[in-house]
Amino acid sequence: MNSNTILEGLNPPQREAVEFGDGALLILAGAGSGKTKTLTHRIAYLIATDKAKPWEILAATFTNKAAGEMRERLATILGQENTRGFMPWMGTFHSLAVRILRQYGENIEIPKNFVILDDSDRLGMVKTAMKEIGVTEKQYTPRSIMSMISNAKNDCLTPTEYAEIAQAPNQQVAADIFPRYERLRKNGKALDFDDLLLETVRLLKNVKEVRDELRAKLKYILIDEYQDTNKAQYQIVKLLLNDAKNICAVGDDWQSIYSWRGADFTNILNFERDFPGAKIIKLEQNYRSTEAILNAAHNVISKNLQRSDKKLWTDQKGGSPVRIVPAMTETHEAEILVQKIRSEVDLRVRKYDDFAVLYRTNAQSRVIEEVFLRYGVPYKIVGGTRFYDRAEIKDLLAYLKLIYQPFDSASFQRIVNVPKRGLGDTSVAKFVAWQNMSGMSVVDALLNVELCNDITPRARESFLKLGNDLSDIAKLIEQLSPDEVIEKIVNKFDYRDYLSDGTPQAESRLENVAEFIGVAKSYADLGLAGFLEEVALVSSADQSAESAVTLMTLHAAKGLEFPAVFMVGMESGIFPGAKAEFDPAAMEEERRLCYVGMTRAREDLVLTFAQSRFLYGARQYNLPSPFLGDVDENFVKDSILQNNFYSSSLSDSFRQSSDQRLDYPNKSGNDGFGGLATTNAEPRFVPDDLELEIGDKVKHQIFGTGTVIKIEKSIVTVDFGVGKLKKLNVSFAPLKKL
DNA sequence: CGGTTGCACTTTTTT
DNA sequence: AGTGCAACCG
Repeated sequence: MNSNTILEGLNPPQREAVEFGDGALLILAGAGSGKTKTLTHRIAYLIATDKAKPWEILAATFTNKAAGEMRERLATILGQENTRGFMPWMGTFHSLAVRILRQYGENIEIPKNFVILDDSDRLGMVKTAMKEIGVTEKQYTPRSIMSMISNAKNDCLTPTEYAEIAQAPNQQVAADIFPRYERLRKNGKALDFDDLLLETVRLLKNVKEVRDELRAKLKYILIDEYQDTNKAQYQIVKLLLNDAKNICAVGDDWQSIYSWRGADFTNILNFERDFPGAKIIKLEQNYRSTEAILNAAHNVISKNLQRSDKKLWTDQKGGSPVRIVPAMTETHEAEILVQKIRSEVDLRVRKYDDFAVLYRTNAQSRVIEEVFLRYGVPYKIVGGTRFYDRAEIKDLLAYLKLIYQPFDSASFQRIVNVPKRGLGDTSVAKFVAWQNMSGMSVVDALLNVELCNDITPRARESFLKLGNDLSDIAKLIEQLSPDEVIEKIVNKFDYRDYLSDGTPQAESRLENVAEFIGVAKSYADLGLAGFLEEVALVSSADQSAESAVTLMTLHAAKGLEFPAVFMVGMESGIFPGAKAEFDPAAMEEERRLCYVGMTRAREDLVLTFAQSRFLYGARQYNLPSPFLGDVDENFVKDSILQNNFYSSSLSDSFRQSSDQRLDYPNKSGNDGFGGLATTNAEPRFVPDDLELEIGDKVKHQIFGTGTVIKIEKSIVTVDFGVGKLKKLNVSFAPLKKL
């Protein structure tokens, strides 16, 4: 590949960044300014000009998805096979850390086959530790303690160091729990997400040979989303850099939205201090959004005081104005989306996958899903209750982890009585205490349970059987692929029988198990260790091929773009969240989040809010988000609404908005918000009096023709062929009997 | 020991 | 609304 070809199609600052030679380089890249492109081309350029071999380059990204995307683009540019061996080292800091620790961790007493704790494992350990010192969950929520411990770890503090600086009462409690949590974790030969980074720092700091080996190997280090790196990540970078200091960081402080997780965007503002003589290049031309969208987004972010100064500009003058649309209720809000999406899809102006719906919290997705399902709008959810969070998958994973790492007590406690084997809290507590004293692994302790007094003969028998079953499978893991191991587990423990409990959910659980085995199969080449790592670190890779609207949180949307974007729930207390109300720094972060959301849109941006919303079991009346008022009314369609935003009393606000509701759809005419918008929470489709039976052929507007395979009251399950099962409500779904 | 019932609380955001 | 947890009973 010719290095000049790599420079084609880059604007002057992008090109400068790509061609920049050795030393420290900071690229301040505004939203949509071709950040990934620049980074990828720079890597390609380094390779093409022979500055470095692929394996001498390390690129840290924020998500695995971003790494995958870069890998793909790089392969295209270089015209090489997208094979693992050829590619530079690309991945999240966490996955890079896992790799380093698996290879070199034994130098600092980290077992090669450590397991990675997920959130609920961590929470469980915090709860156990809280019980030990007699702190109730009423006094302090386990979650808040966990986040304090997590923050301490992200600041690279040991339990002792944290105890020294702990001031407030809650910090002192956390300081008391911290070492206990650590003990539990270490007993299980486990690392949590924060440890992955922290232990990597410790390894690189303390083991000179490893540090030197990696420094000699890695000639160029590139970091994406630099504004979202935390202290530990920053230290890893510093420790990996050799004397040439070939670091290239890309970031945008305006898009820093992870400070709650320890990210520190001031590192971007301090780059010059950290790397004296660093070159700074700004990318300010936006290639993504129209001028109207960019201006509106700029209005919002401008209210922040803590930010670098830059001005994004675009060639795409004009564009359709940003819309601010009021809704009566959360259901009505979703129906507005349906109306707009449907009409544009029907007119072939857009496809379903041109749309994204962004919300502040995952809980908001449910109503939207319900309404989309009702009206037959196909959608896919990114994130949310993830596949790997489902109970049946977590059970199987726990078995898998325990077999892989026989010390993994957290996993053991999850599955010890799943399926039921007559082992209750009392017996398990006794066993765990004894196992801890004995120093044996969980599995060894199970096999030697007869040495443990104080356990009833019946329970003892049960423990022994479990131990035998587990070690039977453990003997096979060398020869079997991950999916075969799971299959063995499922069979040995009659797990399918356990799931078939006669409840309506049983079927989907069994499907999930099948899917899990399928996923494992696709990772067969990674082996069990690789598979477990993938599962622990990868967010749900939802790759449904069919065209569908994307639903996700604002956080999950970072780095993505869509022709049309809806931001829903633009209400005070939702977005910005209630917790930001009296916290200026948090408010600035919410504002950045709003900016991130708005700048995902290429052509159309619609902001919606509801007069009332059902939340936490009660109907709430929220004021429109202050961010809506920040948008200059010149950039907004129907800006007349703005005058009503800050009505003094809630009832006032409600009444005025009711008037708007009557007014609005007509005024909008046929621009996509008519019709449905006048309906309230009630669905409009009149049930067709479909008399369906199992086996009937039906036709659905979106999904096509299918066969009814199950009927529960008004919910029918229809098989639309090749495994496309859909649950539909006959009362609402546009179904026709054939 | 295990299942059931009733109560309380939840909500940021994610590797 | 749904879930998770504690207390109670069979």
